[in-house]
Amino acid sequence: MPPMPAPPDLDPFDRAILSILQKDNTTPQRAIGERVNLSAPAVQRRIKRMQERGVIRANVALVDPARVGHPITIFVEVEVESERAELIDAAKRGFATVPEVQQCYYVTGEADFILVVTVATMADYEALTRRLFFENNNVKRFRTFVAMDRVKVGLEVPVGAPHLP
Amino acid sequence: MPPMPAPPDLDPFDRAILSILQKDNTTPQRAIGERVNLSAPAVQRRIKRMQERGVIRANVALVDPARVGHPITIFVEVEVESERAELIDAAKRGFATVPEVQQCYYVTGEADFILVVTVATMADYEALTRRLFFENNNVKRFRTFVAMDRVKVGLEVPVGAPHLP
DNA sequence: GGTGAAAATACTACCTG
DNA sequence: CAGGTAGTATTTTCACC
Repeated sequence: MPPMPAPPDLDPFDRAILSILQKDNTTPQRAIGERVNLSAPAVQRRIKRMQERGVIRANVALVDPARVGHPITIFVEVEVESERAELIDAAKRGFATVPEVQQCYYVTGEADFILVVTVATMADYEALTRRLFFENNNVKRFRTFVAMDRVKVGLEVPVGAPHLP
Repeated sequence: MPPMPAPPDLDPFDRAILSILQKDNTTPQRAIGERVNLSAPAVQRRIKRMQERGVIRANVALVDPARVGHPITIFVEVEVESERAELIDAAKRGFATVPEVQQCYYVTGEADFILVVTVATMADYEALTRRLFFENNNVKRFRTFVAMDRVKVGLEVPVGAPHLP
């Protein structure tokens, strides 16, 4: 089980900064400071703290898959034969190392894994399913959902207000 | 149908730059230049061009949902009653405006939509399903998959080599 | 957390192949 | 037309209050 650190308490300043950075992390600290009523160095210190605490996981450029030769996005629901720990772990490692697999989640429910895959052509996807599923004895069944429209691709996490369960 | 611009041809330099920026877009242009054997301004020009062409969609900070009070990630498969265009569009708008809905895709296959949702508690999810699905007459059925492990959350698109179908 | 100065970085011409 | 060079403008970062 991964360590689950107590959620660092973020005050309204932190949340405001996060919501800006999630949209555009090239926003100058001075500009952020003006919007949240803080000096640039104060903003800087808060950002550094959130990075150290793991609130901010990474700073990245988001690339449009369609414009780099991967126009097709596919969701795949995978069901396995056995849920034995070693087999599950092996499957996790297997999926995680495939570049075409953008996201992979281990889930409860009627499936065991959900993958998000991007490929250039359906032929590539077909080849991928061979490698990933047909050659894997532990895969019982998989279902394919081809994305026709990316209605919302935002990765922003709502930071509006803390939730007290 | 959204305009589908011809994929801008990216040379190996562009691809190398992209693969760096997808991991860390705070990397100084000088450092990028050293790694790809280009001067900093050359790198800068290429980045700007890729931004203008939409290859780079955005520059963002990735926030760990668990650390901002949304420890639960859920995939939802939604099936609708009618696929009439207005109803589908209404559903798209409805889903897209909900902050808890991180991602929403309109897909082919045994479901019509796939949503990725983050919430603080299962009670919040339950409340969300009420608002989103039970109050919507056009939703026939939905299936819930709760993420137990985020095996891979990377959003990097493979830019290794162009694919010629 | 604010203020100021210093360092690093990004940006803009301008020139070259 | 794309890249390199050099100078300028911003931005980040650090010491101090």
